[in-house]
Amino acid sequence: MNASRPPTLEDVAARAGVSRALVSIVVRGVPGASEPTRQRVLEVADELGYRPDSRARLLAGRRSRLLGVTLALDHPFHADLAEGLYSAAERHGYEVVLSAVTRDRNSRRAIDTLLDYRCAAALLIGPPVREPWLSALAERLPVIVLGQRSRSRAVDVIRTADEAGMRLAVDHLVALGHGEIAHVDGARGPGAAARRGGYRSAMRRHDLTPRVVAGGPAEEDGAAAARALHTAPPTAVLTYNDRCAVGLLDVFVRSGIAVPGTVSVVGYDDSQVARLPYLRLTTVSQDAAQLATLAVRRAVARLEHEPVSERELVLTPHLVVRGTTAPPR
Amino acid sequence: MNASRPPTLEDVAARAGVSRALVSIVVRGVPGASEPTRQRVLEVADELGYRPDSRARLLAGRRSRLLGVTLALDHPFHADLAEGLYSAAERHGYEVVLSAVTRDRNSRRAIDTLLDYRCAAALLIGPPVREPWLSALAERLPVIVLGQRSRSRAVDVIRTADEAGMRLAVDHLVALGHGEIAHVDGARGPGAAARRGGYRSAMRRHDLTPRVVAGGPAEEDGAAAARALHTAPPTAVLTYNDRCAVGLLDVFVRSGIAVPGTVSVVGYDDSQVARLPYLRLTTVSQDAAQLATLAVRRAVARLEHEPVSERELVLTPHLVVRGTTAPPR
DNA sequence: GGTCTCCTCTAGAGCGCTCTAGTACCTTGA
DNA sequence: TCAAGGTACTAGAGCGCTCTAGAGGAGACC
Repeated sequence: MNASRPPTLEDVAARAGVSRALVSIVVRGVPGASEPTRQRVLEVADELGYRPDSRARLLAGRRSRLLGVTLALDHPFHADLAEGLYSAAERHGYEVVLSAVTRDRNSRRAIDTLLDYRCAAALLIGPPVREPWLSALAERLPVIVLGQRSRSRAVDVIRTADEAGMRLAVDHLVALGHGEIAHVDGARGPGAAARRGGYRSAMRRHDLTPRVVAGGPAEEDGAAAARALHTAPPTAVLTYNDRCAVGLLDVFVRSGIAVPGTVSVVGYDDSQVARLPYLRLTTVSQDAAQLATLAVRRAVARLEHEPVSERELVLTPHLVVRGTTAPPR
Repeated sequence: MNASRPPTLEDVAARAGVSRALVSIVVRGVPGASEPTRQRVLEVADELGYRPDSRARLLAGRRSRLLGVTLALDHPFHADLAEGLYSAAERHGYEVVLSAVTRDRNSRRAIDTLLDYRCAAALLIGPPVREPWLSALAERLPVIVLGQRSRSRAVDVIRTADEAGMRLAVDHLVALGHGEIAHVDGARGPGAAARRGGYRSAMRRHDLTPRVVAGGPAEEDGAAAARALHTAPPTAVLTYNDRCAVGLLDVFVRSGIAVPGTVSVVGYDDSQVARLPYLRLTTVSQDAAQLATLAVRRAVARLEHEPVSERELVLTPHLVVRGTTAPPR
């Protein structure tokens, strides 16, 4: 603990016998230095173990090169998105700072922290914030909402088409021969209404009767729905998301309802749990990496005042068929 | 997007008719301003919507008041710890910055980012780093390792007694009447060796024969272990952690092995999954909030050069009995 | 009246960087 | 010979804070 203070630009400059400005030019990798000098400065920097001070860099720069991200720590799909954001940001030469939304730290708190860092843009994965506040936020910096709709016309939205996703799932089940397909919905969760709607219209297109069961975003919601379905189970269930499917699956299996033997189950998100070898959940994939890439690209476009065609970018999801769906008995 | 630039100390000072320094004193809440002035400055600050610039604050301050935290995004127990760290840090007047460890962003990368922010201290929840590097790190700033042992004598460690935890679990099962108790271990995972050792010695103390099955930190490791145990299942299984237990449980239930009817299962961590109503996993609780509080307190103690008695703080875990354990048939 | 102390407030020097404006030097070409 | 146009580099002014040193008054005490 505490050696002498870390080396600064000044130290490198002194040792290399050049000006501070030149070192700055070299370490940023911008043109303006001759090759031999560049080499020498880099060598000295390395020798001293120089690392630029982010605080100073952020403070001095005109543009901040910092992307602020809010996320819920306990949601696997958020983790996937965040992971994608890190790599995408790096490719564009931006940094990422995370701000977690927890039980006693709401979205506004999380966003305020990001503002205090004077982030260049805010990417919101975390729970949605109220409308008037969101639009006010968008007046201060570019805001990108990820993976969910937003009422605000002032923010960019990168998401997948929930309706299309549900249609894919219904079509798949119908193709397998299912007729009684229930949907465990996401209550007021992000995207829940759209998925419910997508499910209903897909069912109608096949002349089937929709059956919506109250659910939610977590495992226990799926479990509760499974218990509700127990007396008269359909032949297939579509859940709001993977976590919900996991809870449902567990209760089904425990109560002797075989999956996919008796009931087929389809999740949503293709989060890491869905891929687990013992679960092998058929699910609708949102392609987190792609969403993340587009979100960063959009943020950068806004920051660099490039023209942007559509405020909302809607990706087409695709179905990943694994082991929880089969023809009905 | 982009209104005029956010108000600064200068703006508040000008409007309130005082010096920049005084405003700084007021917004930091340190003594040195009269009550009437304090009120007025606060009013003006509020009116202008002033929020201190973290970058500048961090740069200018002698002490950095920033705690850097590394964590793996996909581990529920890490999320619990991080949540606790946020609140504990706030209570001590410190800020927290998260740096995620992902597949293509290893611990060193994550820590480097923290260093670039000139964090005052580093709290490591994320995967462990190699020894020589860790000790080198500890020469630069206080390092606190959370929830796992460390070979380095230069860092502080806040963790729970893994041996004691395993003993609690074994004692509980023995008290219920179990004799054949297997352990699905954590391979090379953090704390795995200690838990294995604790399990072995607890078994010996009861004159029982240990049976260790190869496992790991994730659900699929538990699932694999369950398949390995299938031919000759014991009456009870202790897993390395909750995620591992979840995988094991799932495979057991699917293959008709009733839990806790035929086999009792005990997890480790008491992470949020263990508490899910449909799982109700009996588990060894590590009390994330308490670990987090102690970690922050320790970091603060190091930063303020308070005397510290023990380099390593080992909490006693306790058993949370839920629904996955019962007397053997 | 003088001086000591306490309280409130201010001036101004950094913190480590980025970036604009400009200097010095080297080629070219008329 | 000198202007024009590069390229390589430097000086120095910020960015928005914190913090030290010290100024200016009011009161207390002798």
